[in-house]
Amino acid sequence: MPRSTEQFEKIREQKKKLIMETALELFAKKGFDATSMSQVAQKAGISKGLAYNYFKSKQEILDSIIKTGFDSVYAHFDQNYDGVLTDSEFYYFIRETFRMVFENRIFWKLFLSLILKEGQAESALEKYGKSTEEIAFILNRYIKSKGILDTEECMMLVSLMLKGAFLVAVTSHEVVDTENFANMIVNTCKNKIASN
Amino acid sequence: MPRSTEQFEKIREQKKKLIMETALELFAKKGFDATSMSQVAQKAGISKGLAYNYFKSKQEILDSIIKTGFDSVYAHFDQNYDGVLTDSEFYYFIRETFRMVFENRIFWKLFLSLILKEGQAESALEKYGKSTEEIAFILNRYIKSKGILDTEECMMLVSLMLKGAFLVAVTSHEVVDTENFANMIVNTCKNKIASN
Amino acid sequence: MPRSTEQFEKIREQKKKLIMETALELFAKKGFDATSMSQVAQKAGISKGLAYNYFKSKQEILDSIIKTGFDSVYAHFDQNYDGVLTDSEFYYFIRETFRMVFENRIFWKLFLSLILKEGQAESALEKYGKSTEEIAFILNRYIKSKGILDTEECMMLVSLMLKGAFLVAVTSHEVVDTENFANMIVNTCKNKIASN
Amino acid sequence: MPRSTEQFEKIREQKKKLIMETALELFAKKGFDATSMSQVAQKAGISKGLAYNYFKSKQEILDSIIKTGFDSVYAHFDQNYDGVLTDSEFYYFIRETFRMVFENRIFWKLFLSLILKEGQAESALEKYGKSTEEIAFILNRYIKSKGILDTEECMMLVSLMLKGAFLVAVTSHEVVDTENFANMIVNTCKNKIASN
DNA sequence: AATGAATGAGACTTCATTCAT
DNA sequence: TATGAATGAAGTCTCATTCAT
Repeated sequence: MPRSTEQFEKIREQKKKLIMETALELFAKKGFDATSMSQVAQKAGISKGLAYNYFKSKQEILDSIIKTGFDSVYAHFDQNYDGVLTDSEFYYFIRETFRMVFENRIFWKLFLSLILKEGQAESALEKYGKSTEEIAFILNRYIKSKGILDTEECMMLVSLMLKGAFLVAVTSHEVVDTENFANMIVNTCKNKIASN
Repeated sequence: MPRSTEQFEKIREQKKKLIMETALELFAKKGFDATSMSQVAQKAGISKGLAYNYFKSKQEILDSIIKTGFDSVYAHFDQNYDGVLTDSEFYYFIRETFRMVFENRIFWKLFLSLILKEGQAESALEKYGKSTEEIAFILNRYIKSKGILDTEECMMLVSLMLKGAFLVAVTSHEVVDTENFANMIVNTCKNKIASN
Repeated sequence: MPRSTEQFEKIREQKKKLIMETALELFAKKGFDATSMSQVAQKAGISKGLAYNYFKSKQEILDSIIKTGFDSVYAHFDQNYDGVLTDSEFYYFIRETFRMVFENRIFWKLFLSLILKEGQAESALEKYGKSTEEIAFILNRYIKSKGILDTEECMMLVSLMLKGAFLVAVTSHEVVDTENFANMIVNTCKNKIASN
Repeated sequence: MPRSTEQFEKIREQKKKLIMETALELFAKKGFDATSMSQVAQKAGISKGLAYNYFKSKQEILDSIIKTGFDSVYAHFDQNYDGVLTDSEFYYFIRETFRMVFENRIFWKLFLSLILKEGQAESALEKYGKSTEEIAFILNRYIKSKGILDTEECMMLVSLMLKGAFLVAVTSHEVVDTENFANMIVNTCKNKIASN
């Protein structure tokens, strides 16, 4: 009696997940090129051959990791931010964005290393661009709704801080106080509004 | 007529420089692990053997690149900022720091990719820490001399912006307007001072 | 209601046949070594495991194909050609031989590829030799009964033509006019007889 | 003091030749797919790595073998057969063609095994077609010049015999009497002429 | 009878490094 | 100083075969 289709499906999903998570960890730690499939297989406790049963190539594992990672990012943005943002909504958005990045810092670390490599993450880069634009869009709307005069400068200022925080997140080996970062950004906006 | 010792020495220096510059370009573009010695040698127009005549290993080329890169950074900081900074000195310092980073963005790109790799750039990381501290120190002194109350926050704010600008520098494929970034940082400080 | 033993037996036979036919097609098209068990199983619409339920190994599938193929060839020769051949019997024999080869060209294609490989088809080769001898024997008897003087040469001539036709059969991608080939052989014999 | 360019060139040529000859032997004996690069390297007395210093891939070795093989075939046909062929010229041509095939029977064996594999020797097949046409052309001209009435049949007859001889050449493990084959072909033509 | 997950040996290939010249 | 032939370890990937279900 063979296993049922669902049973096989379940096994496949679990194994794929295991492989991807193991690979993500190693890719992020040692770099994609410096990580061998043997290492991935060994750490995952499976044979090399099995990994290739689930993924066509090492590159495909990477692609799957990136895709899955961004799908969860998109899920985060899918919440409705269409209308005018109240202050608390904006603060919430900033905080949540930070939380999301810091919680998945391993993923973002890998992602950054790919961006630095030419020709590796073109499609990923594109997706990254979209996320960035999304954030910028929300930021822009909030700033305008607050009647801040120097929109351009305020945008760039906040945007730089966000990027700086991102860099700290993926770079730092220590625990990072996200609340603190988020508060600072929010405060900066408040000050801008006040000094208007 | 045999060349003099100095001439030989000069040739050696030039060749080493050629190899390091070529390697830097490739390492930064494709990543250290994804770049082969053959590629470096070919792009430099020399034989693989010769490269090993000048450097013991691929890793040593990388180390030399990092060392040389940081030496020039230190040279930049060696100027005397010991006393109290005037406004214009501070602005000059910020601008120069930006300029230095943006002019050597290839180096910094490589450097960032190494930082992301565990066990690759421990010594480099240490040096990087020193630079960061140096900047932080100067910043700190300036802020205090200006009598800004919330030193901590102001420090972190500026520091995040600097890191954000750094990330943009090594990430962006386009030309970046350094003046703009520098002005923004400086303005932010001014505002802080004003709102005191 | 459980199936009867005969029904099971019938299913087994059908599955074995399916596997062998699928394998024959792939082995002939891509070569034995370049065909994987996965490909065979997939094309046959069964699982890899099932194929191993019916055959001990990939090699055994090949052996079975060859054996079955030759069994049908022998069946062809089993008709009684013991006595003196009349002209029409001889012509019929030649035509039937051609038909048999051309109808099973896929099998013969595979077979030829095995002959070219050392150590692969020793036993098969032996069988092949037997078939060849069988044909030669019949040919010989006919030629002698016709009183052709240069038996040797006539034998070789017809034999070469047969082989040439065989090569065309397994090599050509187009449909081949067997009648034409057969007629030519027969005519050549006639001419030989006439020119005697 | 490095070796001169010519010295390197010579080494390269010799090694390439060694690898190609070793590979030809093994490919022909065991089949391309059943021959591993390790086997080639071992038999050639070099390391696997070196083989890849000279050829980009296993396939490229095969391609080079085929190209080189056909170049020598073309050289053979390059002799001028443009005008009307005398009898002795025709006989010479047939004999030489046979000799060429039998002398390079290992090559032709490999070549035949490739033809049997789909998608392997498309370009080679094309070249093969050209050679065949060349022979057919010369044959045709000779037959016509002799005033043989049934050109078509005569062509096909001789052509089948040539193919049969080819098959014997690549298939047989024993020494083959080329003279004999050639004479038979020539005689067949003579008979045709006589019976006109 | 039937499935496909799982293995492990071995295939092709790359590359840092050494070495004779 | 300079070359590139040569090596061998290691990497990516494939596949015949086994096995739990």
